[in-house]
Amino acid sequence: MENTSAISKIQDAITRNSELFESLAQLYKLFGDASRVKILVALTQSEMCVSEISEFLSITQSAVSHQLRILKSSNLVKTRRDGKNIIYSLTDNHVRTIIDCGMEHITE
Amino acid sequence: MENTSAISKIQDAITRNSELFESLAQLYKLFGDASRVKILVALTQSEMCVSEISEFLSITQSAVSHQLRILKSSNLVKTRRDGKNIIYSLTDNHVRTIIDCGMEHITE
DNA sequence: TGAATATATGAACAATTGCTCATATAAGCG
DNA sequence: CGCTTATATGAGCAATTGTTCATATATTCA
Repeated sequence: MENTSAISKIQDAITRNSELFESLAQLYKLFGDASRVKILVALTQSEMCVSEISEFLSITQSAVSHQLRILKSSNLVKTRRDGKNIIYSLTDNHVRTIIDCGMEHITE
Repeated sequence: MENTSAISKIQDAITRNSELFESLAQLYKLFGDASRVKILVALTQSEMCVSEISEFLSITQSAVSHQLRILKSSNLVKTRRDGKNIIYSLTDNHVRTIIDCGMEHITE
């Protein structure tokens, strides 16, 4: 029986290339900051514009913008414009899944 | 119907406390470094002593030890002694799950 | 068009991080 | 017991990071 789980893909790759781990680490690094994780969690509830996120989480608008830029350039969030506002939302459901995974560990 | 998923727990908590997000970020931070992620992935294959990890991943013994200390104090890995060797292994299956989650995202 | 609002961005700075190098601790073995 | 092997750890350092403050850009609306 062939094993095609993601974990076995890693195990194959472990001896071959190191780039994969860089990417993996890079991904987790995005969740490894309280501000960013809060933003991501907020966006699991609903799309939000920058000022909403900023108020909701009590983080400076500037700090939020800086973090959103990182999240966007990493393709974790996407944007659309609505008048004066830029509405941010999660790019896909992976973010939810990953946060869920982490929460399972924390709230064990 | 009551929603008891981990994600909804977060959504409840989001307005209440901030500590949860610190813990969550702290957890992800552990996976957010290539050396540590490599070590963790290696340990999903089998338990290993320090020098094995060091050779296998081509990371200095000292660097490995430093990282293992972090992983151990965060309860992601545990140890037992076997003669001169200290054998490291994953504390539980959460690590596998979390890595798997991340890999799903990377290898989409 | 000009004022107001929303967002982005650059520079600067403090804090954190992960490594290396040197050395300490600890177990096995002759 | 001394020597060797395995692991841990502290100091120091360079690199990265996240914030703040000031300011730039962009859109709406009177």
